[in-house]
Amino acid sequence: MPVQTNQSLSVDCAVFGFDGETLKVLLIERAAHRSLDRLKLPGSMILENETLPEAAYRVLEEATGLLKRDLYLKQMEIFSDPNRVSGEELEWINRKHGINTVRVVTVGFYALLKLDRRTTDYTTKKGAQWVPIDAIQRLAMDHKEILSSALGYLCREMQQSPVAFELLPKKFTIRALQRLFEAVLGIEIDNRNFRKKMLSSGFLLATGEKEERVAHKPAEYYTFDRNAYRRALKAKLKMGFIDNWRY
Amino acid sequence: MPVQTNQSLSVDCAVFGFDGETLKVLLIERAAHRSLDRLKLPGSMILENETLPEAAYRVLEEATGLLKRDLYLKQMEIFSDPNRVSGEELEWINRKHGINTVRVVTVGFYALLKLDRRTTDYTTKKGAQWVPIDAIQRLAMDHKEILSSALGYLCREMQQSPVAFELLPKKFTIRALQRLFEAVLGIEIDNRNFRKKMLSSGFLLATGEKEERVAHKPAEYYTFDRNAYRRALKAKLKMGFIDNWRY
DNA sequence: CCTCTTAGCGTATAATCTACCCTAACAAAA
DNA sequence: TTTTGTTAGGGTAGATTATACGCTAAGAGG
Repeated sequence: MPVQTNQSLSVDCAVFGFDGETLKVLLIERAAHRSLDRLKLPGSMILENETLPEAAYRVLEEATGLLKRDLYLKQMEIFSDPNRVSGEELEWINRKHGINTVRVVTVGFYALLKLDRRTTDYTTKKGAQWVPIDAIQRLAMDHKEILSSALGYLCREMQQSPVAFELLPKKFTIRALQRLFEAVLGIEIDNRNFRKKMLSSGFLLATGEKEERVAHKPAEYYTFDRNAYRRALKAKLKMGFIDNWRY
Repeated sequence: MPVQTNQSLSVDCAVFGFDGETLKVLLIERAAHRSLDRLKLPGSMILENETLPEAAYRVLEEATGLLKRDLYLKQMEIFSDPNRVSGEELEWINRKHGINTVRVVTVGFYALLKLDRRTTDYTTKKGAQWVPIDAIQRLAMDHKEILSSALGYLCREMQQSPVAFELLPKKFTIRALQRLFEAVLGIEIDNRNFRKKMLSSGFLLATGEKEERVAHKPAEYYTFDRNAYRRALKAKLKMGFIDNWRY
């Protein structure tokens, strides 16, 4: 079997957003082409002189209008099945780009962003849509598989590092944070213990501002203290695979 | 900037082994070529009709004689800098494979295996060598960077999942396990608490066999109970980023 | 038989988790 | 104005777990 040099590399991004209630994913609509599925993840072929993360950021800026600094982007795994894109799908790609590739290997990324009015307006203007994670049926090519993989990554990351804050506005209530955990992990959490744990972490800064016009005791807004987190990271390693570990 | 289709994909593997004292990495010696560094990680171009993991397993079998079932292999990150291989290095690759590629993107893998007599004999016969992690100076291309990345992955994995057992013989003493943690993480651990923690995890099975001809009280040999671990995994999720979590 | 070394049991204390108690503060309904 | 529904957020008892460290056991070698 000869070495392969006539292949293409692409990036595909699973972009997550949280609206306070449900986790949503950004999907792109492509022009109908025979029997091919219309919804797909945002993605692109890699260009000359471009690294993979650069390609992913380019795709994301195109789809959301957001720049690197407003996005949390992480490489996950590679999908390299020689037949992951073939037949009509391969045709579609070759026609779209005016190339003649025989194989497309793609690198999956997942991205987190703060869903706000400006971003949703931008994406809908672009013909993209924010779809609740549970409402997603079929996607183009193997994008459903890529999305599943990304969801798994997100779950694991949320339990290991403070990526939750990438999905929340700068200022958020502890309840919003809790709702996010409950939505992503699919569990119920006791609000009093959740509060205690989050506050005791030392990564939340009280802003002094409170909710207004809510039909209950107004909650205080907090921000994530990124510096405190970084400092704490340096100070400890953890052994997680059998519960807790200190040394 | 046009879409790129004349590039190559390769895999490079950081293979770790533990001899009871130090962590070692498998390095390949390549024929001298001008000023290029001689030592490199085992790797290969991807072939037609081959997925990336398949390519990595092929490389590993070639280098160690071990089959898939005796290896722990995991994809880590991708190195896609357009100039990561250029000049003399690119020349070397094109000549070696009889191709004419302009860019090589590589996928880093890391592998763990049980270092025994048979494996070390095989690798040395192949012109490869097991080098202590601290003794590694310069490597070909960006392989030093790939190796550093792999080491980071290993450290994190060891704290999150029981990959340590992939580096130990089937039967091992608790002391050996402790030495491995100490070597990889670079810390000192109290042996009594370490023992308690490991045993209380329920993943260690006593074999009844003991050390012989050692100049101290002989230790019992244990095995890793993979099934118990899998069962436990299903039963719990964890929230690790602020210490411990239950819900 | 003394020494050196590691195995492995046990225990006290500190820290943390969990499951709840409670009241406070607001809007909207009555 | 009072009642009702809702979430905020302080607190505490009891279980669980981590940590530090004392101690004896069991071998080899001098």
